[in-house]
Amino acid sequence: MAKGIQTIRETQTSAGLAQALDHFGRRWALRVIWELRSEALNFRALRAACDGISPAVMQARLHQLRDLGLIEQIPGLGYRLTAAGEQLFRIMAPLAEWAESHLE
Amino acid sequence: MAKGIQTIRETQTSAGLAQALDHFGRRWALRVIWELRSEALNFRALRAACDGISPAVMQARLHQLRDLGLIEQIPGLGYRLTAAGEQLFRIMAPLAEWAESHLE
DNA sequence: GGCAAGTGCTACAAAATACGTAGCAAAAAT
DNA sequence: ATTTTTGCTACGTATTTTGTAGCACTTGCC
Repeated sequence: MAKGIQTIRETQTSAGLAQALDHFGRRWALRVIWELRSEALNFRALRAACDGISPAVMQARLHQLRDLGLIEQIPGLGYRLTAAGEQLFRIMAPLAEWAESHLE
Repeated sequence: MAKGIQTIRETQTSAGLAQALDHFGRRWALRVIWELRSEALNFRALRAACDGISPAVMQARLHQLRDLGLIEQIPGLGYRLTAAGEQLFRIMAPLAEWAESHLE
């Protein structure tokens, strides 16, 4: 049997990370976090910021992100990042810079 | 009209970032990058690493990531990260740490 | 009060995407 | 030469996303 590539991974990806990457690997998930970066937005404003994403999908993403504890809904205000959400944003900020320089 | 929330965003998300977030917001895209973090993997090994993702989807992701210049295919070796891909990985590594600590 | 506008959110059919399995042609290993 | 392994395609099914319409509720205003 060939060596090197085909051998079983010693360090396999943890379930937690796989789960996280699965959540973030859904459409608009990262974008929603990004759009809430500087200010709270209500449902319709958030939808507009995300290129008019379907309200059903927005609703689904908001639920998931809320379950993850990344965003919270403030009755008179709209949606905004929690402390954990802001921390995540700070982490993905360099990713934005990367995108700016590597994609036209 | 209410003020603050509903006003039009001063700084709107750039097209490049929107594009990048759209690419990464596809299933398995980030995961594939992650699995190639330390070593090259061939098609089948990469598929196995990604929980047995469908070959059609894997093929699609590989094409897209190759078009983005993040991975490259080496004939006898398999797929591996390009310099840009490794740079992206270095950026998303903290995100992995974050996921480990914030999700069970 | 009453009316208009804005709100979060749901419904639903159509399109796109992902899944799961089977299998093929070419290369590699034996 | 035969077996194994490889990258990859095909295809029917399930899931997700899209796009549009609209409902029930609150908010601002006269």
